Amino acid sequence: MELNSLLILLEAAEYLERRDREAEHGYTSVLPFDGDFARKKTKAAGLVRKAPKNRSSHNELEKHRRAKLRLYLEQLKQLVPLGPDSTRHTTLSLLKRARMHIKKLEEQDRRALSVKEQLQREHRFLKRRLEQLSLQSVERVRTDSTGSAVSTDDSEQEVDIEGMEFGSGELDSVGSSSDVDDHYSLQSGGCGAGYGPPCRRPGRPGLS
DNA sequence: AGAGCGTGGAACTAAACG
DNA sequence: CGTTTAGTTCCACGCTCT
Repeated sequence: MELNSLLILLEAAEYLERRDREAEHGYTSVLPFDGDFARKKTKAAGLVRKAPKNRSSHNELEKHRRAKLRLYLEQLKQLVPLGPDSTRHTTLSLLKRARMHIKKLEEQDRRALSVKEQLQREHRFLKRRLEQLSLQSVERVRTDSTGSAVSTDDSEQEVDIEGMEFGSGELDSVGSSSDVDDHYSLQSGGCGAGYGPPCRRPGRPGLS
């Protein structure tokens, strides 16, 4: 419900701003909300509606309506983070803050989504890499057990997962197009991002 | 200056009616 | 089923209060 309320109030804020602008230019606002067309149609048809029977009931209804508006504004105030100057805020300033807050939340949402996709690509790539290394390891054990001499060269057996220095040939052997995408994302997105591989170009000794 | 209130009038809605 | 009617909602304006 919260986002919907904010959106409705955002509309209200835009309306108030528009009305202020128009007032500066010396003309009043058009009807802001739904039913414009129906109202014009009814008016064109010459239909005249009667006012409420008595004034007091109309006043009561209007009071109730304003009380509801105040309540919604109070609820909005709880939702929108107010700055240190929150001791004095007008309705208009509150609505403006709400609009800024909504835009900020939308931006945060976009960024979080982007990070999520990046992490998913990274996860897929690392998973495939792990499977690949496991297969290589099994293969090596098999050849070692059939052969007479067992290699004790630690540097060959060591798996540099931490460094993630993969040659381009290794990635090509993995296959699918999404693998390539994952690899690119790791190279571009991972650099300086606090995770992923270091920013070194694998398999290109000529470049420093 | 901004909020709140009373008020009039337009527009909307749903029920009653012919 | 189209029209009428009563009640409700929305908006603008002027006024008072803080």
